[in-house]
Amino acid sequence: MSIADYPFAPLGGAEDRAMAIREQLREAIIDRRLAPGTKLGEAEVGALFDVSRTVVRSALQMLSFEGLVRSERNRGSFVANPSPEEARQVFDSRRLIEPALAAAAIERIGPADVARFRELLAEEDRLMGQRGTSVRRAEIRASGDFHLELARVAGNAVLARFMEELVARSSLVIALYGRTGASSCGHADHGSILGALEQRDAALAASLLVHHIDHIEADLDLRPASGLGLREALASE
Amino acid sequence: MSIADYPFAPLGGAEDRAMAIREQLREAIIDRRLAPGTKLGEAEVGALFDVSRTVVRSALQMLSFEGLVRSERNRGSFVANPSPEEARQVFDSRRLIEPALAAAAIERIGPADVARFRELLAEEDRLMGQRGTSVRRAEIRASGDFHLELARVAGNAVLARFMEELVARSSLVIALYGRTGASSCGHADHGSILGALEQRDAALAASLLVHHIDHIEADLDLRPASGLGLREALASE
DNA sequence: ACGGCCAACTTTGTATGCAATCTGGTCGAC
DNA sequence: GTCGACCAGATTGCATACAAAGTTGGCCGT
Repeated sequence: MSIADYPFAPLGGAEDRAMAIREQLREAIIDRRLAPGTKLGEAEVGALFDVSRTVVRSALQMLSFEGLVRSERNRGSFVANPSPEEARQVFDSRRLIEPALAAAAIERIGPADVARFRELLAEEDRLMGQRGTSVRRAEIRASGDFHLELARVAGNAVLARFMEELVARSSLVIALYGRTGASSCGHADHGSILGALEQRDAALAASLLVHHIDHIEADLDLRPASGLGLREALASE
Repeated sequence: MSIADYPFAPLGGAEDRAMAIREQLREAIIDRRLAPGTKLGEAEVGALFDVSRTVVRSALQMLSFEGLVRSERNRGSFVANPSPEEARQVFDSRRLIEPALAAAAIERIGPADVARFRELLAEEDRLMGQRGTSVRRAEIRASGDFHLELARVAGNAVLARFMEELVARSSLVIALYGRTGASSCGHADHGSILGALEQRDAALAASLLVHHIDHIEADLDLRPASGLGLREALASE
């Protein structure tokens, strides 16, 4: 897969171009349009978006900080290729943070928030009814959005930013190690989690969230990957 | 206070200059040599380190991602000026993450780790015996190092990176809102926390950590700051 | 005298050029 | 025939030049 396959919008108003490119690349990565290991050459990306390498470097640096891109000095940037160990750490972190977010969200959730959650669920439902790879991508993103909304409602901007990173990296991990396309298996979970939030049952919400994350992780094949160096080498081009 | 006051080392080997500058600025900020609100002009910083603005921009962008620097488009970068609300969120996040780190660390801690912890404690002791502002700075950093070591021992690189950010931002918050110089008040806490880790008592370690963080936060004056805009204006130059 | 406007200066945003480093291939020696 | 060194191409790292936005101070009009 080449980044040239990505049909990007013309960057309309483009307030901050580096940020816009970061967003585009980010979505491409978590939507799995850009495979892990894909090289992101500064010149190539710059040509695609019609900006100089300066701007591209800025965007790539941001993505590198988020863990979505791995940069090697004098070699270039590549879509990250998280190891099974990294994957475990990401999910461990989520199991730690998300129940706390739920507890905080329960203190603050209002009707408007519930409505937004329901919109997200409806979108997930709509996508689940369809078939096709692009639909599947949108579905994965919508699933992540549910967790991001949870972080937003919880009202802790610091944790929300962490969650943004964790959700993005989760998508990458699922792309790499997902056994089935069953990332959607957790959809029903989202509904029950929202229910727990509405009932202000923090313990239940926390329990459901942990199980939800367990489910997602259980669908992964995190075995050390036989020829690790080899596999990585093969995957990187 | 001007950044020109900072006596930086000549950047010896300088593998990655942007990273080196980031590190220098970072230490200057958490050591409170750079006051919150201080403007970090690209040209000025570049002249100090004898590099082009390109490199400085890269360093500032990293710091901006860490929350230590606030960048405004077409206006410049400033040492961050966290609001009381942000401060609370930082400490809330630490209260969430650190007990979990302690639990994980207990599973992995070994003699070498204990030795390292003891070194850090000894360093804190040594610094606490002295007087002077530069000593106080070193002491604050040493105190942070204890928590970073905890994150390292816990073995979760994702959470360790989060903690690095949280500790750094905590230093900034203490600089802004600290009532006494009593950030050291928690020193004894570190000793007992290490004791709990050695005894493999996760519940005790978690409890001690939470109280420790409570202590630090309790020493802050997080009232909304009377003339907010004015204060900010005064602090920014 | 006060308020708004304009112009010069300052600072940041972006593009481009050059040097350094790495990659891959080819040629030569053993 | 294989291994090693060297060379050409490509790519990144950094510096500089130019463009755009913002800020400051003074000037003019009311």
